[in-house]
Order: sequence, then C-alpha cells, then structure tokens
Amino acid sequence: MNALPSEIDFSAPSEVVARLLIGAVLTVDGVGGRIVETEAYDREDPASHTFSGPTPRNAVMFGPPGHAYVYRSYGIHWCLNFVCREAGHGAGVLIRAIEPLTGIDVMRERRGLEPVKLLCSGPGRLGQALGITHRNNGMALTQPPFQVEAAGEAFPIVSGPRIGITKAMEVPWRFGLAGSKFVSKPFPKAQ
DNA sequence: AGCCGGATCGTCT
DNA sequence: GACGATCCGGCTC
Repeated sequence: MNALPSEIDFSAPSEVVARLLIGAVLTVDGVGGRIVETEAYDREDPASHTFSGPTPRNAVMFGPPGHAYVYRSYGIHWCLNFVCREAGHGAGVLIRAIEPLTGIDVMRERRGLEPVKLLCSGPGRLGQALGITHRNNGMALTQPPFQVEAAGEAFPIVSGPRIGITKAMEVPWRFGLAGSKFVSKPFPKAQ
C-alpha cells in the first residue's frame, strides 16, 4: 500500500522540503532516526542567515542543494541544515529533532545518560548526539557519513512559528510530526 | 510548568 | 563590541 520511498528533491522550496523531511530517516555514520521536527529558511526571509547575502559562514547555503550547512550556535552548539533550491538561491531546512532509532548507545556516550526522549530534541542536542561538527559543513547528503531515506508514507504534519528567532515571527515555517513526543517544544493548538 | 541567567565564540557591524 | 535558528541548571509559583 505504501509507495516505495522516493528521493527527496532538495531543489524544491525549503518549506516544501521541510514538510517532505518529516518522517524521513536520517543517519550519520549509522547513528540517527526519524526526523520529527524541521524549520524552513529562505533568501527573502529576515530570519534566515542568508537574508543579508553571501558571507564566508553561509557560503554553503548559496551552493548546490542536497548538501549540509552546519553552523555554530551561541558559540556552543553545532546545528545541521539541508541546503534547498537551486545553487545560488540561499535556502535551507534546519533539522530540529529526530526520534532516535539507531546508535542510541553512541548518542548516550556523546550526551550522557538521559531519557531517549531528550537525546535529539532540539538542534543543538541533535548535533551533539549525531556527532555533527564544522567538518560536516558542505558535505553531500547522498554520501557517507550521511544517509537520508525518504518517508515511505505520508505522515500527519503540524506547523507553527519558528523557535528562537526575533524576525519574521509570523511565518509558520516550523513543521512537526503530529503527536510526536520527540519534538523540542509543543506546537500551538495542534493535535 | 515557567522564568532567568550563565556558558562561550564565530560572525558581522 | 554586540549578538545569536541553544541548552542547562536553579529558582519560583
């Protein structure tokens, strides 16, 4: 009844890709799980790193789609994005939370003993649990250590305002798997 | 359950 | 020199 998982078209608009990624399975060196929360960012988007044009930091986001854009957050965390749209556009999807499925022991080594629920619940935690660093910046998502398997079925999706931004707060480009206990924060009015 | 401050540093003004 | 696409611990209600 389910169609075979098809490849995700990263050249689509970031808000489309952000929805497609809900339910997809992401692993890094075999460690990962089901994506349950994403956020879309785009070039004409005041909340996006690319809003003010290309810089050394955001260069990867202006490169070809289907690559990893990794940035340092608050001087502490590494956050993982997938580049979208055509090369030169400057759009991407922030991976905010996954439901851990494989390599949970490795995640615990990296993050310490804590409930599975919290291992990848938020972009900083996810980055640490999956071992993401600046070395992953610019890497193709079709090549090791990355593996992205598209969802084989349509998952129920909720949406709402993005987290932790101060601009374009009215844009509802945060997406989540409806009812998931692994999202970083509840969605307004959802379920 | 919710608010507050500290940690920590690359990036851009 | 200021500011984060954040997390965590400690405190209060």
